Amino acid sequence: MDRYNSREIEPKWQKRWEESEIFKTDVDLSKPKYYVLEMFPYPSGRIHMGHVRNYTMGDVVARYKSAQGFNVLHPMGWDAFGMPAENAAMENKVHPGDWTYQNIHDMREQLKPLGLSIDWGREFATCDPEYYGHQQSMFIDMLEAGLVYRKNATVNWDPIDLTVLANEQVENGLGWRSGAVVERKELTQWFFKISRYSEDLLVSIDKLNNWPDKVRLMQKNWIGKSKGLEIDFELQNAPSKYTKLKVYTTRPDTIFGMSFAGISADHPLASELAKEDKELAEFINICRKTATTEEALETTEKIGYATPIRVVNPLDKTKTYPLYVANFILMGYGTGAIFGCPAHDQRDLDFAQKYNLKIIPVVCPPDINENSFKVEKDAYTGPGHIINSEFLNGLSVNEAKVLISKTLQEKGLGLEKTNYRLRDWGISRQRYWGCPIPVIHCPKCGTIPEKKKNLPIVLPHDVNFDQPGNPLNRHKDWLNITCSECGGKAKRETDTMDTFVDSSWYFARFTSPKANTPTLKNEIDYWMNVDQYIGGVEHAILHLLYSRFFARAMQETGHMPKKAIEPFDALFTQGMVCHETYRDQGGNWLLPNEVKEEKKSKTKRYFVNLKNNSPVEVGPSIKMSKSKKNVVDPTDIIEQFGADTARWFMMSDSPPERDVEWTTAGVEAAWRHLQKVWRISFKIYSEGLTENNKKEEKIALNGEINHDKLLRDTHKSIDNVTKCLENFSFNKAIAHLYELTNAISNSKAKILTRQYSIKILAQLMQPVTPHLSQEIWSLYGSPSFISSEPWPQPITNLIEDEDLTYPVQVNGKKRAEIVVPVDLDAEAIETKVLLLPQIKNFLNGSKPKKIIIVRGRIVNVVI
RNA sequence: GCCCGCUUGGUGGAAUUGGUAGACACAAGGGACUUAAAAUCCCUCGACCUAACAGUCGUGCCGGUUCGAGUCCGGCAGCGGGCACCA
Repeated sequence: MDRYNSREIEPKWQKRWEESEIFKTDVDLSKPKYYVLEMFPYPSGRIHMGHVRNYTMGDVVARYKSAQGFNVLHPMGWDAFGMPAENAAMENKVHPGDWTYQNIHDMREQLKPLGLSIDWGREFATCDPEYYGHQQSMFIDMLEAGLVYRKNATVNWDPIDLTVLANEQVENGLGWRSGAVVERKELTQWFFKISRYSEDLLVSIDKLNNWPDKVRLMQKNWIGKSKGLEIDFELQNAPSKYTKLKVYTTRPDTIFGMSFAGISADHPLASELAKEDKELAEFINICRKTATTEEALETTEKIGYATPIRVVNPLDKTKTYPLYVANFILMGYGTGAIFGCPAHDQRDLDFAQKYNLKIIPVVCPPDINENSFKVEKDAYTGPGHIINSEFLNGLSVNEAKVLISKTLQEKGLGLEKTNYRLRDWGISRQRYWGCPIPVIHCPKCGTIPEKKKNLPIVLPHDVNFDQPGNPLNRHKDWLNITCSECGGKAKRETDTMDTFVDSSWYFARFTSPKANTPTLKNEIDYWMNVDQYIGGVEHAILHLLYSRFFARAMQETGHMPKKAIEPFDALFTQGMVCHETYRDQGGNWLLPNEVKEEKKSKTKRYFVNLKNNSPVEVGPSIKMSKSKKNVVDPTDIIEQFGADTARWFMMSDSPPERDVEWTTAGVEAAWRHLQKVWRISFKIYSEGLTENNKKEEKIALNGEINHDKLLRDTHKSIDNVTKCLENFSFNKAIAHLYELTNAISNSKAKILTRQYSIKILAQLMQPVTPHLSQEIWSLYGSPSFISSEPWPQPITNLIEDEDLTYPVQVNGKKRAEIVVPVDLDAEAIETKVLLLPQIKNFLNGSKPKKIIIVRGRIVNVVI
């Protein structure tokens, strides 16, 4: 019984927890609630160490908060739609649904041995018709609220696979699967009107105080607000419809430095001109092609096509400028047209130099003579005073902005305008394995939403993937329907939704996963918001921004309480799990369990291939990935060491927001430590049983000091560990748990004190090592579940010491230490310090210039 | 290119936010126990100098503020992350 066998003990307790339903949660108004959520996984089929880290963190929080007396909601589900299922269908002839549900089953089986305190009763997958049916119903509500619309948009189109590709599926301009040259194609697509909330999404970021600054900044940049002016320019020599050109600028103060104007290749005026101008049409084509290829993006030269049109300066009609169609102007931003001021914009400068356009500096940097100021290679974008600009001369940049803006607006030539980089969210995917968009195309009634009573629109199961394209387009029975409005012949929409839609509201559905409506008022009112959300930083922008949008849209359509408009109160982004890499002499990657460490010196380590003893090159530790083979399977680790060891190791050493390096030595150390905790627990337990007077007497002779010290150490540990868990400093919490273990192990305190300390240790470890803690708890005769026990409270006067040790510095360097009673006043400390022999030595009889005493911290003698 | 972050022993990291740099752990070395191995326990462990006590240097580099700087300020370098021509 002196060895802890995780293989027996962990499943034993997991079974009891499940039978007792201790992790089942319901609304309980008598208790404060706490909703902890980890980003739900994609069911790839295997869990990986990243999952272990993510879900362990969440579980530590859940178990800790639960012990603190909160009613904790800690659910789990599956982000189950998406392309890998379709790829598997094409490769292995399995149905995407069968493949997905099999994977969910497999992953659940791998996840359960981790001993997570999850309410599995709330589990769902986003590909369950019950789930996506409600999503369809909300889509209809949002359509009616004007939050959904259709428009033409360009997509990456793979002409071989007949499918739309996401940007990341385009590699060097080629489709990642087919290798075909990707085309840009205009399709009518569905959009969510996220831009309705641009301003609110931006300003509300400031309220997200418990989000990482990094994520908040990324979201701000993504939304990309800019204030500027729309200016109307008169055109000369333009087609009759186009007498004016609307241009957007954030630098109206530089208008007198203008030397050309430019429009996007997608600008209507460009298309109009191209009708009569073959060369221009060709140029526009080139612009469209180069825009998608990656190498082009990196090296793209700014190119333009000079039109015969002249643009007139609105403030000085004698000045006119050439109008170019240029590849660096985006139709999707501002008005798709700019005026070019080469001296103060790098892009414009590059362009001007290529086409020999004038470079007129109009902002002179401070402390530089305006007559000698020239712009050559670098555009000047800093502050300064205005020059060469008629009535603006002498003003600062900001003053000039205000004046020019006022002047142009008074003349009716300008309009102040705020623009956002954030564009509406295109959700159409021409794919099978996603949530069908619940819309009907009827020749008579037009494009109309499906009736809610007909929901869910379920994906047909009898599809095959042996032809390219979306199988929904070929599924006649599913496609051809009668219009639910007029009863005539109609067709279903075959686009499905972006899978980011599925993950934009799952956190809300967890509050009432079985409800007949997307959410239930009582439940969602009680459980929202998510108090702690935990996941990877790779979702910093899209997923989190879309979820924030959805919370607003759901609130507007009555599915979300107003208080949950920002659904995630606190966000934590955890680092990745890394492992060093191994390659044989042929350069092939090797798995960690295909190599062995041969010898070790202080600085260098040597590995060989297990198969043939040939030397192996050790590479840097990078994120675990199958392609580099630097992966360790959690299931193997649990089998070998147990879940508690994996959990303990994951939480120790590295701060949770940083990457952690998985090492065999580290896991083994964790395992040894847990064995030690068990061994000490068992020893102290047995000692208690065999306790006899003699022994007790002998221990007592060692003095009350030890006894007191362990009690103090124990309560200091309670205090420290609690603070660390509150701050997400799991690695530091574990350091304190090591300290407490060592203190107990070395202590000669009375048996009752040590037993008391062991039980506290088990409780403090419980969030991380629930099985071991539970086993100790039960060994010590407690019939309860340790996870249901209240969190230990530190006794204040036990964590405060009676004496304080002050380091004593001379001129800022530590030279001595002095132990004094806590409440000793400064004067007395000073007297004592000056009597210290080390200090006397330094003073050499003279008087110190100054003595600085910082209460509870330090003494510094200045000589 | 622009924006953001990081840089502490052989290694992961700690340092109460301006107050003893290196907690806790890993690795390494030495010892005890053992016929032996495993397991366990004990000791050493930033560099230099020293028999030892002591001392000197030390938080990427250079400079500054301060009684006192890993922490604040200015400059530089290296590494990592985000964005993609957003006018």
